[in-house]
Amino acid sequence: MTENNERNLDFIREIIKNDLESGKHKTTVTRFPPEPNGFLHIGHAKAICLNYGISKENEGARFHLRFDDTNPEKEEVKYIEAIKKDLEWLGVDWGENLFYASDYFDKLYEYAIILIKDGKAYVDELNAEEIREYRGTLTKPGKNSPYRDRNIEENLELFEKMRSGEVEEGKMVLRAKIDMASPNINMRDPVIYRIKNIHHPRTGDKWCIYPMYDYTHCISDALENITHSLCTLEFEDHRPLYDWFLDQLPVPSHPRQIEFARLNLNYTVMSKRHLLKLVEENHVDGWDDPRMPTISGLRRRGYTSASIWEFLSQIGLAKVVSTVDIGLLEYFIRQELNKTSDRVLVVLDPLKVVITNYPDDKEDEFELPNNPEDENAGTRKVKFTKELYIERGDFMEDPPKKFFRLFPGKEVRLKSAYLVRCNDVIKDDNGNITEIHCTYDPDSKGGSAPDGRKVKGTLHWVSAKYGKKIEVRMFDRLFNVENPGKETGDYIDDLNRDSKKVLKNSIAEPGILEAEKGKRFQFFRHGYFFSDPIDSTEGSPVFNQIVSLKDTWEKVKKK
RNA sequence: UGGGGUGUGGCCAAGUUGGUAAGGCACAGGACUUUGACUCCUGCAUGCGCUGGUUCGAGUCCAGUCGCCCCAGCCA
Repeated sequence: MTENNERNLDFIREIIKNDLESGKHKTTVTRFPPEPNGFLHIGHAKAICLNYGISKENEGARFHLRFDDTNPEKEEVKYIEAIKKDLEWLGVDWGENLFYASDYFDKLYEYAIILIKDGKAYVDELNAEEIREYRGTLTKPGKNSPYRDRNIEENLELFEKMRSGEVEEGKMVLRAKIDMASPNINMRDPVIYRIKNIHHPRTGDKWCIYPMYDYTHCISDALENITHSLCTLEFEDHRPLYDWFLDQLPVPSHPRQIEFARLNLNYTVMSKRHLLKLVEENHVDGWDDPRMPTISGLRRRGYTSASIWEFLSQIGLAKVVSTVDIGLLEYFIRQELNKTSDRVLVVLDPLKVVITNYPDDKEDEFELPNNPEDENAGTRKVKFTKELYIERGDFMEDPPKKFFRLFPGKEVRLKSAYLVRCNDVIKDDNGNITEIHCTYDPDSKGGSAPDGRKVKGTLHWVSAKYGKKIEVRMFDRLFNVENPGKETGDYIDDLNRDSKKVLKNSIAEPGILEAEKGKRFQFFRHGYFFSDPIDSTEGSPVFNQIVSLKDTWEKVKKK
C-alpha cells in the first residue's frame, strides 16, 4: 500500500535523493522542533512522520527531538512531558538525540557578540511601539532607528548590560542590522534578543535575555548539523533570514530549509491557540478529550498509532494549502480494526423482546467467532434466553420501504441464534413501545432455516438474563461545519453541542466486563470501541466510540 | 498598491527531458454476505484557474490575466 517507489517521491524526498546522489550529503539529519507550549496534534504528527520517516529511510541517518524553549513566558515542563509521551506512543525513538534550544544559549550569546563586533547587530532603545512604527508597513519601507549606528564598543557595553540584568524589560533589544527598506519585513532589522526577567525551566535564572526564534532556530539546526530543516509554509518568508544569520556566523553547517503545507482537517480546528481555548473554557474535557485532534485525544479515543501513521503517509506532501477530509482518517482506523478487533454483541439502546414460544427455563448456548476476519481469533460462547434485548432502532412499527430489520409480521435472524418473527408490540400508556413479542423457529438453530428460506435481516441481541449494563460514550464531530469560524467569525459558535453522548443503559455480553483497559472491540453492527484506560475500573469497563461502521442504511434513509 | 507562495475531478495527490491525465478517499451501479460492515467487480477530468502564443503535438515551454494562502510579535 505504501509504495514510495522511485517515481512517487514527494518533492522533499526528491530533493533529498538528489542531495544524496550528488554527494552534497552522505546521509540525512532531520529534526522535530516543538515549542513546549501546548499538546501535539495530528498536524504536528505530519511533521513528525515526515522527519522521522526520512530518518528511517536513509542509512546512517539521525533524527533529533529539539524543544524550542526560547520563550519561558509561554512554555511549561508539563508540555515537554506530554510531548515526549505522545512521540513515544507514535513510535518515535530519538535515542540520544534529545536537545533543547536552551542548550545553545551560551553559544547563541557568543554568536551575538560576533555579530555586534562585525557591525551586524546593534542595541536598540526604541520601545516596542516605536519599533513597530519604524518598521513601516507591507507597502511602505521602514526607516532606520536612531540607535542603528552606534559604535561597536557601545553596543558591546549595552548588550552586556542587558545580559547582566541592569536594563529594565522592554527598554532595549538587540537587533540584526540588515535592511529597513527590504520588501521582506523579516529582513527589516529583526529583533534577536529581548529582555525577560523570567525564570527558565532549564536554565533557571542564568539568563534574563532570551533569543528570538529566527535567530535561534537556524543556529540550532546548524549546530546539530541538520541537513534538511523542514517547516511549514508560513516560514517561507523567513528563509532569507535563516540563511542570512548562517552566512554571517562561523557555524559548522548550513542546513537547507524547505517548507511544506501543514495539515488541515475539516470539522475540527488545528491550532494550539484554538485548542487551548477549548480546553480552558471547558468546551471539551481536556487536551486528551476523545473529540480533540490532539495525539492524546486520538489515543484516548482509541485510534492506533499505526492508523495515524498510515493516514499521514497516504495524504501526500505538497505546498498547496489543503484540507483533508477527516473521513479519510476514519477510513484507516476502520480498515485496521476490521482485521484486528474482536466482535462483541452490545445493545446500545435496548428494547426488550420476549420469545413467547420459547420455554421459560430453556437456555441455549451458541459459539460465535470472535473475528470472522481472523481465524486465529478464536470463539466465545453466548447464552440465549426467552427474554432478550435488541436495538431499539432495529424495530419499526411502521417501516419505510427497504427496511429489512424487524417489524410486525417480519422474520429476521438473531445473529448466530434463531430466526424470529414479530407478532406483537406492547406499549405503555403514552404509546411508547416497551416490548416486542416474537416467536422463534426451533428448527433454525444457529440462524439458518432447514428449508433454506433466505432471511435478509440479521440483528444483534443480548440475553436479558445474562447481559450486563455498561457505559458507552458516543462521539460525533466536534464542530457542525467543515471550516469552523469561517462563516460565523468565531469557531466557538460552530461547536457541535451534541458531540458527546453518554449511554449508561447499554447491555453487553457478560464477557466484555473482563476487558482490560485499552482494548478495542467491534460492537457488532455498530462500530469500533475502546475501553477507556482512565475511567474504566476492574470489572466495569467504560467504552469510547472510536468510529462507527460505515452505514449505508443511514444514507438510504435520508433519501 | 510591497514581498513570498500556490492553482490537476467533491477531498487529497502523481504527472522527471513537451507525446496524448497514476493512485487513494468519497460517490454511483453490481456481485457476495448470519455485520445494510468487510471483500470483489464496474463507472467516475475530451481535460489540468483563465486567455492567447510556440509546436506535428502542451498539465508540462512563453506571454498575459484571475483567484486563493502567508507576512507589518520584544510569539514560534
